[in-house]
Amino acid sequence: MVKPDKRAEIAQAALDLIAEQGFHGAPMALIAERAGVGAGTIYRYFENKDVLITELYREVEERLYAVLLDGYATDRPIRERFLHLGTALLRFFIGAPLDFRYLEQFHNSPYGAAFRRDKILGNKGGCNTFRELFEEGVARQVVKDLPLVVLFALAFGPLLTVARDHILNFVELDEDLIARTAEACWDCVKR
Amino acid sequence: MVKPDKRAEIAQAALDLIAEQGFHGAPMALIAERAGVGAGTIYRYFENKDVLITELYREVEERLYAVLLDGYATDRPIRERFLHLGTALLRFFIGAPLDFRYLEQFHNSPYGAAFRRDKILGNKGGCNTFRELFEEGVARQVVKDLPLVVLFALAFGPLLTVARDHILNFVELDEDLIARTAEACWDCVKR
Amino acid sequence: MVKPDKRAEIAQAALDLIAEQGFHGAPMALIAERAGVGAGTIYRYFENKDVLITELYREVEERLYAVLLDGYATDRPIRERFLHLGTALLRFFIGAPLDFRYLEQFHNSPYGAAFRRDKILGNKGGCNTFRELFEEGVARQVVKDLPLVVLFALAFGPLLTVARDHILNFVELDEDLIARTAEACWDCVKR
Amino acid sequence: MVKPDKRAEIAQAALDLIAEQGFHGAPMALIAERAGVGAGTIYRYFENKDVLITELYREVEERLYAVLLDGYATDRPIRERFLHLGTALLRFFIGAPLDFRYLEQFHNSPYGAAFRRDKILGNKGGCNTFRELFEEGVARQVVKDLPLVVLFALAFGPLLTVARDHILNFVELDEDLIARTAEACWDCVKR
DNA sequence: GATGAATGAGCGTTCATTCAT
DNA sequence: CATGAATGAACGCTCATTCAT
Repeated sequence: MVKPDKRAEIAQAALDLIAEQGFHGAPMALIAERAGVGAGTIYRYFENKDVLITELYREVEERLYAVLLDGYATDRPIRERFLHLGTALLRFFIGAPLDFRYLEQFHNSPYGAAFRRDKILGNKGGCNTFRELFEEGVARQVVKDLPLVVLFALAFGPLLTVARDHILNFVELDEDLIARTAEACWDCVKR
Repeated sequence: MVKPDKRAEIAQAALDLIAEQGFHGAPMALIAERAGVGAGTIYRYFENKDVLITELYREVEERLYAVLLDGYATDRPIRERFLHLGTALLRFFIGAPLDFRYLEQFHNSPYGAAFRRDKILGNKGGCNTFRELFEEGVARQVVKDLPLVVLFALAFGPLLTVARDHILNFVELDEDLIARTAEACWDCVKR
Repeated sequence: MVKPDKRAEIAQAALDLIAEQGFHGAPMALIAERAGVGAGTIYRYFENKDVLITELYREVEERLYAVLLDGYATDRPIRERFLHLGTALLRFFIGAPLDFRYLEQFHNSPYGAAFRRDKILGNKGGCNTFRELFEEGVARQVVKDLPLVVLFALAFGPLLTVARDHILNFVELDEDLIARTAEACWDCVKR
Repeated sequence: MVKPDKRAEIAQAALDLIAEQGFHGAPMALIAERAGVGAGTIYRYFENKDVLITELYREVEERLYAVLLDGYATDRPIRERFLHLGTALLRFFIGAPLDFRYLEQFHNSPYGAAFRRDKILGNKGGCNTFRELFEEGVARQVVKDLPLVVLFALAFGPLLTVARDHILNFVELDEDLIARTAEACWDCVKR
C-alpha cells in the first residue's frame, strides 16, 4: 500500500519547481531531492513524468473548481453569480500563486494542448458551471449573444491576465481592485 | 529551384517548429533539416539558439506593431482608436497564426520573462500606443479609472484568448465576430 | 568478474588515454568506453571534464610526493638528500610511465598554466621540500648561488627529460644509470 | 605561382596563435582572419592543418639551427663549443619567445611524438652538431661517459626549462645569468 | 587564384528512466 | 517498498575542410 505522505511530497515538490522554473527547471532528480525521496521512488507513484505532470494539473484544477463552486448559488441572478465566480477565481490565484503559475506552465506546453480541447467541450465541474451560466445568460438576454467560446475568452482572458500581473508584481490586487476587475469583466459579457 | 536567402529559411523553419511544437520540439538539428541546411549553418546567422529565439521574437513583434499602427490616427476618438487596435490585433493573429503561437511560446518561457517586464514599462511602438491611448482615455474620463496594468489585461486578455481559440479551431472568427469581440472589449474598459 | 570501484575505473581509463593520446585523444565517450561504463556515469564522479582532469592531476601529484618523501631525512647532508630526491623521482616516473606522461600533458595545457605558477611559489609537499633543500644548500654554500627558479631548472630539467627519453624507449635506464644521472644533476647545482 | 607574402602571413598568424593559445586556441578560421586571408586560402599553401603545423615546426627548427651554428667553430675546445651552443640556444629562445612556445606546444602534442624519435636518431643540422660534440667529448674523456641520450637530457633539459621560466616571467635572464646557466649545464656533462 | 558560406562529424553534457540491491 | 547508481539517446555547439563563385 502506498504511503500517501510520499506521494504528496513528490507532488508538492514537482508543482513548486515547475511553477517557479518551468518544465526545463524541474528534472526528475531535482524533484526527488526536494521531495526527500529517491529518484526511482517517483515512479512508484507516477508512471512517468508526463503522468506526473498531468495528474498535478488535475489536482490544481480540482482545487480551483472547489473554490469556484463554494458558495455558488444557482438561484441568484446571473450578474451576481458571474461576479462570484470572477472574484473567487482571482482570490484563488492570488492566494495560490504556485497553482496559478503551474496552470500557465501546463497550458503553454505540449501537455496542455490536448486538455484545452477537452475543456472547451468540457464536462468538468467549474467549466460546466461557466458554460451553464453563459447559456442561461444568453437565453435570458442578459449576456451578449456571442459564441460560448468568445464569452469564455471575454471573461477568463482578463481575469487570468490580471492574476498573472499580480503574481509577477506588476500590480497589487486588493479586495477593491478584485471587485472592480470582476465588474469590468461583467461589462464585457453583459448586454 | 530558388534559394531565397538562407537566413530567412532558417528563421521560418525555427518559427514554424517552435510555434507548432514549442521550444522542446525544435532542436537545432531539426530546424536545420526543415530549413534545408546543415546544422552548423544556423550559427553563421544566429550566434546561438537564444539569439535565434530572441531575434525571431523581435521580428514577429515588428510585424505586429506595423499592422497595429497602419492607419492608426491619433486624432480620432478614443473608442474608434481602441477598436482599430483591437480589430487589427485580431486580424493579424488570425492571418499569421504561427506568429501568434510563437509569441505565446516566447512569453511563456525563460526567454520571455525579461521581456514581459520591459513590455509593461514598455517604450516599444505598439505597446506605447496602447498605453497612451489608455492614459488619454482615463484623463478624458472615457475609460475606467483602473491601473494601467489592469486596463491592459482587460483589453489584451480577451483578444489574445479569442485569437488562440480561433487558431485552435474552437471558434471561427469572421469579420463580424472580430468587430463584435473588439466592441465587447471596449465595453470592458470604457466607463 | 570484479567491479573494483567505478570511480577508479574511470580515473584509470582517463589517465591512460590522456597520457597516451593527449587531451584531444580522450573524448569523454571514449573514456567511458574504456572504463566500461556509460558516458553519463562519468558525471556522477566528476562534475565535468575539467574537474576530472584536475583531480587526476592531484592524484598523480600526491603519489609522486609520497614517493619523494618516503625515506627522506632532513638531517642528512644536502648532497645525499638531493640524490635521494633525484633517484626517487626517476624511479617513480620509470615505474609509472603513464603518471609521468599525464603530468607532462597536464602541464602543457591550459589546465596546467595556472598550476605552474602555484608550483613555483609552491607550498605543496614535494615542491616545498626541493625549495627548502636548495635554500639550505645556497645558505651553506654547497649549492650554486643562482635564483631558486634556475636551480629548479637545473635539477628538474634533466631528470624530466631523461625520464621522458626512457619512457619513449630512447634509452634504457637501469639502477646504475639512474644513480649516475642523479649525480650528474648534482654536479649541475653543486658549487 | 604562389604569392610568398600570403604564405608568410598565414605561417606567422598560425605560429602566434598556437604559441599563445595552444592548438585548441587556433582554429583555421581564426588563423585565416589574423592572416588577413580567406579560410580556404590556407589550403592553397598547406594541404591541411597537420601539414601547416609540421611545416611551421620545421621553419622554427631551421631558424634555431641557423643561430646555433652561427659562429660555431669546430676547432675550439669542447667546453667552449658547448658554452657557445648553450648560450646561443638561450639567447634565441629569449629573443623569439613565440618560437619557443611553439616548439613546446608542438613537442607536447601528437605531432611531436614522431618527430622526437627522428630527432634522437637525428641527422638534422643543430642536433647533429650536439651529437658530434658529445661524441668527441666522450672520446676525449672531457665529457661524462653516459649514453648520448642522457647527455642530451643533461644539457637540453635545464636550458629549455630555464628558457620557459624566463618566458613565463618566473625569472629574468640577463647575459650574466645566461652565461652562468650555460656553465652550470657544462658542470653537468663534463667529467 | 582567392574567397568565405556551407557542411556534418564529433564534442561535452543532461536527464528520464531502469533495476540490482 | 525504496533507493540511487547507471544508462545512453539527444541536446547545443565547434571547426577542419570543401567548393561554387
